[in-house]
Amino acid sequence: MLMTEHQKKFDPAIWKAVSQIKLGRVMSYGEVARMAGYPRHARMVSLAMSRSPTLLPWYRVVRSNRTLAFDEGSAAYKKQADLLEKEGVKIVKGKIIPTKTDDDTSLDELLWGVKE
DNA sequence: CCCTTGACTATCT
DNA sequence: GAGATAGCCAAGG
Repeated sequence: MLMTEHQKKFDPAIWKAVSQIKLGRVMSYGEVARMAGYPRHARMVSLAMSRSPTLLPWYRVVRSNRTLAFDEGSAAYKKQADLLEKEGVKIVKGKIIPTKTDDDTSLDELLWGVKE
């Protein structure tokens, strides 16, 4: 793959971290940065995403508050939301609903406030 | 080298 | 919960 010098420097670790996000789960830019060995480089991750290969599951990377990084209504937002929901990630009012793999709260409880 | 930008984040009103 | 503010740091003009 063709890449510039600066990409050689930081992109591989970031791409690797993103590719390791489990299906149906999401990770924030800051978390990806930390996992890649670059704490406080959330913005660099976003830059890396913008020029990442299309095969990378970039759509599993969201903001720290679990909202998508694009403006709601934008084409990019819709595409990401669609890809995520295709993996079973629920999005309500622009916010990602934590799944059972993220914590111990059941989906029913989150959606309907029902406890078993 | 200085300044602006940005798919970011944490904190305070 | 919505704005404003201040850190953050590489990239590009």
